[in-house]
Amino acid sequence: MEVIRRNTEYGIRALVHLAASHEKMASAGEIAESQDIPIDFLQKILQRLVRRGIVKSHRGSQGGFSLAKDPRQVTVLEMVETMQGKLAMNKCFLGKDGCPRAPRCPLKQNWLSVEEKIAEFLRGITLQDLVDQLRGTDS
Amino acid sequence: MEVIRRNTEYGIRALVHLAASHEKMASAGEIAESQDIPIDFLQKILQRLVRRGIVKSHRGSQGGFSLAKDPRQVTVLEMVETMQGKLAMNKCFLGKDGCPRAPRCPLKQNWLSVEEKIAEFLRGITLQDLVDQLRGTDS
DNA sequence: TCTATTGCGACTATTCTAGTCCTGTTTTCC
DNA sequence: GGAAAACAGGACTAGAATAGTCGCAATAGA
Repeated sequence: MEVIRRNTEYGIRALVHLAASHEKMASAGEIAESQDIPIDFLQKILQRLVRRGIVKSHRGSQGGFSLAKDPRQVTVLEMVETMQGKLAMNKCFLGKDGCPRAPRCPLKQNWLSVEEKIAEFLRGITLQDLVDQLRGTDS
Repeated sequence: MEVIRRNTEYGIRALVHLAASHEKMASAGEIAESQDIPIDFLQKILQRLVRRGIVKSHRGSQGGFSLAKDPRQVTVLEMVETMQGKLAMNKCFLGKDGCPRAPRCPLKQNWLSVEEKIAEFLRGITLQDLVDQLRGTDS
C-alpha cells in the first residue's frame, strides 16, 4: 500500500529542481527532461503549484517557472497536501457525516493520532532541507 | 488520500467482534450481519486472517471462526499488514530494485522515518485495547 | 507576426479496489 | 449414507482512482 502518489513525487522533484537552480527560471520542458517526468503531466502538476502560490509562472517565449517562496518556508507537508490533498488514515473523517459508527468506533481516535504524527513530521522538513540533503551526497 | 482500505477496516471489525464474544465461535454470516459487511467479501477477509494464524476456522455445520491468539498479542499493525501488506510511504522501497534514483533521492530517508513512526504507533495498540475502548463507551 | 511557452479543460488508458459468483471440501446431524 | 451448514479458494466483474495525453486558447518576447 502506498501513501505518496506519483504526482506528489513528481511535484516535489520539480520543486527541488527549481530550488536548486536558485532564482533562475526553468521551463516545464527543462524540468521534465532533467527530472524524468512526462511533460504533459508535469504541466498539470506545475499548475497546481502555481495556484497554491508555491511557484510563479511566466508565460510566453523565454517563459517558465520559478519558486515564489523562500525554500525554507515551504514544507513537505504543504507540497504533499497541494498535490494530493489532506491525507487521512481512513474515510471516517471525510465526507460530510463520516462513518455512522464513529461514536462507537474504537479506532477513530487512533487513526487521528497517526495522522497528526505524520503531519507533524512532514511539517518539520522544508524544501531547503531536501536541497541541502541532495548537495550533501554530491561531495 | 486514504491509507487504510476497506478490507482492513472490515477485518479489524471482524476481529473485534470475535474478541468480544470471548471464545465462542461465530460464523461468517453472523459476523457479516452484526458488523455490516458484505458476506462474500468477509469470507475472503477471514481467510486471510486464518492463513496468518490470527483466526482459527472450523468447517462443517456448526462451524465458524474464533480467535487463534490472545487478543493482547494481536497488534493493529499486524492486522493492517495482514490485510493490505506492509504500508510504504512511496514505491521507492517496493519492487526488486526500487527507484533508480534512490542513491540521490533526498526523500527516501524521510519516508523511511515516517514509516517507522507509523509502524511503532500501530504496534502499540492491541486487539484487546480496541475491545476495552469499545466497552468503555457502553457505560 | 512568428514562435515559445503557460493555462486549462476534455479525454483516454491503466491499475487498483471492492465486491460477486461458482465450485469444491469438510463436518455435523438426522 | 445423505442432506445441510459451513469454510476454501480461485475466477470474474464493476466501478473508482490514478496516470497520462491532447488540443486549443492566451500571452509575451524577438
